[in-house]
Amino acid sequence: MVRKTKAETERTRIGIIDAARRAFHEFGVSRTSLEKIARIAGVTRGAIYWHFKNKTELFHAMREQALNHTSQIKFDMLSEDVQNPLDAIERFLLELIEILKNDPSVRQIFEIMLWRCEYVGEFAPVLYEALRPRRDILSMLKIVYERAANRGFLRPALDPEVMAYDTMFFSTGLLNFTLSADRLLQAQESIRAHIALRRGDRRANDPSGG
Amino acid sequence: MVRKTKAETERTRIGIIDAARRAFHEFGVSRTSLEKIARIAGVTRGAIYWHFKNKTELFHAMREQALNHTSQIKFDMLSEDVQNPLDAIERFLLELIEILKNDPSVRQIFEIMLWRCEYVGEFAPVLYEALRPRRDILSMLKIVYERAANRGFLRPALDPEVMAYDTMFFSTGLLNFTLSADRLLQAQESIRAHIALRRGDRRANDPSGG
DNA sequence: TTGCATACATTCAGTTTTGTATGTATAATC
DNA sequence: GATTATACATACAAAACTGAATGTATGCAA
Repeated sequence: MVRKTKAETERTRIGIIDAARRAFHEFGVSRTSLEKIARIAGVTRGAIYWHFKNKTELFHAMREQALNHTSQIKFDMLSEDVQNPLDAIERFLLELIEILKNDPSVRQIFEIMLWRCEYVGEFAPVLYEALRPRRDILSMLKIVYERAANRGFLRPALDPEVMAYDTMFFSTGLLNFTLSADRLLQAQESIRAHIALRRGDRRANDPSGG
Repeated sequence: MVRKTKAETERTRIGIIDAARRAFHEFGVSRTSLEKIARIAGVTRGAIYWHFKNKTELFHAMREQALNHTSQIKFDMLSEDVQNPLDAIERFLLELIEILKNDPSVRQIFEIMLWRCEYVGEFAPVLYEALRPRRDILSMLKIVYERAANRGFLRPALDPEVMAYDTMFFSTGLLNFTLSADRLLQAQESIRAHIALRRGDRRANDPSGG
């Protein structure tokens, strides 16, 4: 049974990526042999080497899945469909947590990237890539906080850039905590409080902007 | 040249731990063979197996070094030698950054724990241990913020427990950022702004409490 | 100063993993 | 309907790593 149709071939590829994710999550990236991934996927190493050059490329293919899922909500932060830019930030953070809650595979990939991968050797460049979302979020936060300040939604005497850093640190820590402790309610309460801390007088007690 | 004096033996042990730290940092924990550590330390694997049962125990020995350095400043946060508890929190965070700046070996160990170790198999319990400082910091922050609220240093309408979580998330993200981007000045400015955000009227513009 | 435990070095056997090379049935192409 | 490229499975060789077993010179205690 070889030489599948294109649809079957694609299913094999997806199956390998899926098996890799589960294996990486259970055994860690470096301790996961291609043989183990193959067994989980129900194929042999030959199939893996056909679809991917080596374990590193397979890892990258797996990572792209999570990126596709999360890149969209980042850019939603810049949209103008809420009056108060602070609400956009709040919504972004809440959606991030929501994704972790609803999509176990994305969550697994996040956990692999955080605690089951060693960023050395050929994986060293991956760390820079893994930190890219953080850089993106920071620059977007700067824009949105600036906008909030200009419109009087940000509490006076607060510097937009400094607030951007503070919220970026907050989101990193929140992500870590949520993944390790699985306290979704705590996360949501923390997000609302974090944003409320910097709301200006203009509509400090009127969160009906969303 | 075998059967050293006790002093020489101890130096050998320290040398092995030192070599392990450098090797773990450069090659990652799982890719570092005991043979490689031995070569860096200028001994053979025999010496390592004499002092440590296996790589895992050697890893734990290395980790204890960093713990000894950082555990003290945590408890300083509870001391009463500053009037304003918020200043104690600020000082704690600043000291944490200071340690990273001044002690390269501690910094290396932090980087190993964050990005060069896979917490699976016999290393899975290490993750729980690695998260212990975070739990400790959270419970201390709760106490100190509560104290600040009682004494009127915390901005009214801010819940001490929620603030504890916010600052814990902040410190996690700050640590990540400082280790990856090496922006010490940015870190210090962020810390001061983070604390200033929650100072009450009582001495909002009087940071001379330290 | 004899004897023993120490602090390693050296050697060995066994397993695991990787990349590649080769075999092969079949879908696609003409 | 013959040919060809595809999509794997199978087999092989080489390297790396580990744990344990053994060898050994010497500091130290009696």
